[in-house]
Amino acid sequence: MKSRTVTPKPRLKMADIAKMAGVSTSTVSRALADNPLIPLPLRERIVALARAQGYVVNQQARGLRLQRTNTINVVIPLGHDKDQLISDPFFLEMVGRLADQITLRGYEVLLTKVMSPTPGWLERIIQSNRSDGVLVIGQSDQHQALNAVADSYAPLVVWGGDVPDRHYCTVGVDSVAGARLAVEHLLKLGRRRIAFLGLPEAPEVLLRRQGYLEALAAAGIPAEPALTAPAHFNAEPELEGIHHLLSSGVTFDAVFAASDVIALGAIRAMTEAGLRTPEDVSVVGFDDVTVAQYSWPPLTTIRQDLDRGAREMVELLFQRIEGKTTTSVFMAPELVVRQT
Amino acid sequence: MKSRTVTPKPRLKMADIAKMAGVSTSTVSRALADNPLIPLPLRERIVALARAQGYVVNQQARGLRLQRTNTINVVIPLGHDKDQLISDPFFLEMVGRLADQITLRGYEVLLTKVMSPTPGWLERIIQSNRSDGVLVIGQSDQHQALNAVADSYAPLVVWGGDVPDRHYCTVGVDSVAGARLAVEHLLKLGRRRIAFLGLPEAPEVLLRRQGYLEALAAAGIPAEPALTAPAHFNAEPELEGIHHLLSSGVTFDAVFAASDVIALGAIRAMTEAGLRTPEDVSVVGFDDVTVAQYSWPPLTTIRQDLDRGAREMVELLFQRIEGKTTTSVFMAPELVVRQT
DNA sequence: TTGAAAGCGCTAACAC
DNA sequence: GTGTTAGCGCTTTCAA
Repeated sequence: MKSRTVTPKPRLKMADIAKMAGVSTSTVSRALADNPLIPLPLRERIVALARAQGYVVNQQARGLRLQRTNTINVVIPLGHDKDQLISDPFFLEMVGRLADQITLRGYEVLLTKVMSPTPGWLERIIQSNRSDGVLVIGQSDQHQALNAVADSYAPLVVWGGDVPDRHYCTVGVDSVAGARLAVEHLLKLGRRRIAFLGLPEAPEVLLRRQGYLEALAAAGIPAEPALTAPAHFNAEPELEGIHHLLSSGVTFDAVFAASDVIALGAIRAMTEAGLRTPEDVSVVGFDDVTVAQYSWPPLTTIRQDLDRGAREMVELLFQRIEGKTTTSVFMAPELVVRQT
Repeated sequence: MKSRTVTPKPRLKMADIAKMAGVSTSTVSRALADNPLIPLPLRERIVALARAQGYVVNQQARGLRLQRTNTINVVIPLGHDKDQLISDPFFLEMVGRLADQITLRGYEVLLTKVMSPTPGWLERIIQSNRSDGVLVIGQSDQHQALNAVADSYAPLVVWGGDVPDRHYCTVGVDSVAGARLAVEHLLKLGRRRIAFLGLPEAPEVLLRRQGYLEALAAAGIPAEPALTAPAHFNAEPELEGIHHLLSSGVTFDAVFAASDVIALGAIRAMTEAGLRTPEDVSVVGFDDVTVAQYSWPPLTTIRQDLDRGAREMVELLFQRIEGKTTTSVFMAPELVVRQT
């Protein structure tokens, strides 16, 4: 369909409404802000007029004057995994929940994807004055960058792991404990040669690997370096990890993957290679993304409570915006046993 | 961890940089904009100084002056389905792809969820001056609202169906054709009693039902009202559609669902009721969401090319921002035969 | 080549 | 109660 010609409406400004109402802009401004200084009848008349005319306060001007934006910036740094799209299910589910929570509080959501973090990327986001607070989803490999701003910028909350020497407020799941849960489950199943799949550039992955090693040590099983293979967070072309493992000739009877997406990719690759899950190889993922429960076989995984996580992040952020001191939150992970 | 006390950095303004450089703000402004009026050495000196000081132009002030925001507003109206979260996979995947495309063009993404559209919701979004253009994902039941602004506001593109009397520029998939594809596939499978699942308040669903009826008519099969059951877009508690069908005693040997999420929910409900897919009941969904290929059995569905859809939407939007006239795009749907 | 000054649209301190 | 006015931080016209 050819779109018809558009005749733009002139943008009304407060002065226009003031003129129509026969008052000054201050009065309109106060009336629209429900300021009791303006007598109720007049206030109502002005509000009605503004409504009728379709007038809405210019947020840009208002923001400049008030030095606030009514906006929260949700940032996804993709440093560790250059071509990972926002399309990754974990990030997307997190974004959705954060957006729900932020909207609930009457704030707007600014969504920023940082493709290849260049030095100062976070400072630039903060200094650009586009938001009243920043929520970062995942530390990626940007721990230093986060620390760098944490001491001078309060309204910042990060989703991630409890890495040492962390100056910023964090919400996350205890990755080490989660990984131990996963590996202990595999050990209980009688598995002994357990592979770890994950690219250890993101701190979360490192922590999960640490939990993996701890669980093995606790069971008296020596860790075998050949059983750890790198895997990017996204599944499709980056199945090098599992392929590498498969072609290396190393034998293994279980896989603990640093994320569900990696786990799902691994299952697919193994199936193609003639290995059955869970008969030949047991698999445990991490995240409990929506796909995990619909996949076949339904994926056994470590659940991160994203609903609660999003609520906590937003709650902490608003506390910090108000100048309060906050305490980081690490939630207990939960093993969800399904069929892999 | 207790977060340490934060000592906020004073926010630098352009005047500060100007003072340090010993020039006026005009010069700094021009230098940072790479204006050739400023001799290169001076320009470089100022840019370097700004970098070193971590100065970034205040976008709020810049926007007010320039009357632009460098931001695209991605809007999700949830009129037809009050409690549908942004968490719905289809919306989320669309948001991710749109964000990717918008970011690629150097614009910011403002994400707005409209919970219960009140009259004038879209006008308010537009008039608030927070973005240079609006992308609406799905018509929901807001066709009239979209039409209402389309004649006076150009930079608007909607993802949705080709409904009659549509004034706004749209990108979408030919829902009628897609539905026909789905039903023809089921007919080819020998199915004759095909149920339709979907809440016909959104135009897309209506179109899909229309295609369903057309395909049945073409095959000389009378449509049976009892075989159409309402279903919300989200799966979990809203399985009334399939449950209603199951408890009504109507017999059916196939289901065409208006979305993958509905299809997945239906399969689950039927499995619980002792009906096997695809042995007893064949199922075809719509969307080809990521879960569809991981689910078990892998879902046969009508594919919407979201990657291309997102690219088209953003491309058309930027053309409209530049004042060009655009033509709506409806892509050919594709039947993806998997195992249901 | 550079700077002074106006103004984007709004809010609020201050004056009446 | 209401209006006048200053100013948020920036860009750009105009003048030098």
